[in-house]
Amino acid sequence: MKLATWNVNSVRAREARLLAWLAAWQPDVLCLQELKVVEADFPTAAVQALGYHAVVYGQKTYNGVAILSRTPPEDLRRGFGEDDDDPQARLVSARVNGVRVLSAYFPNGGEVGSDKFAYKLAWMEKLRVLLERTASPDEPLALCGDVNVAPDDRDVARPEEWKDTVLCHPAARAALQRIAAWGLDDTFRRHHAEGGFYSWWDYRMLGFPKNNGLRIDHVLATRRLAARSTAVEIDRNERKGKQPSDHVPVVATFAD
DNA sequence: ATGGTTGCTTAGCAA
Repeated sequence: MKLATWNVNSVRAREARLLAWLAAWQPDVLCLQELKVVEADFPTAAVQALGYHAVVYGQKTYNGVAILSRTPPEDLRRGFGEDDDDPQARLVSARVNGVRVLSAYFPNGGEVGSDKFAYKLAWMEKLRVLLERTASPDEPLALCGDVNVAPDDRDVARPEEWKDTVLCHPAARAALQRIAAWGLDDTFRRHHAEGGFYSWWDYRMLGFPKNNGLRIDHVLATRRLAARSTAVEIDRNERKGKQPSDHVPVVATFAD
């Protein structure tokens, strides 16, 4: 199974790239983030024409997440469930091919110390509790998405420049470690011990031309599922050319 | 080599 995640930064602006990428890579599952559209404006017919089902949890202007899959998704869940008080559409999940797949758009956090940063940390704790309450680390589960955290300095091209930002702050890293401690492995790290691989480059300040990137998009998998991963790639080429997203797809392949 | 934000909404925010 080929399982991918991609923050497209507006599915409306990225529709042509999305369709071309699907046709080229043909993943079994693609988790999307930052749709910036309500479900009615998602290009459902276009992805269906390429053979994909779509589970969409949309929102106007900001946020919005989806899961595309070749086989029918089951047990769809939008947001955090019954007592969800999160006004932002950042989490959707479905069972695909027997795997519980979550597409998550973690809050960015704005500035360290801001209300947005507090929301980010609280959101991450809420996700950890959701996993604890609704899933088991012994089942096949993949938490995919824009996590907005670079796990360690290998994931940052210029650690000194980024160390005090919301993407690298010790509190954000610790919150991600607590989620992982529930029972998730960073599948990319299983296959690449070295640094220098990034999934996001700021549009500003020549981020991509200078390769001033961070690895903040991840496929985290429960351990038995992670052990089945045979390769994890970051499609850096997707950042090139006209009108790229600021993020590129991460593609994990699992043995059957 | 790449490009000096981008997208949504329409002045300012979010990333």
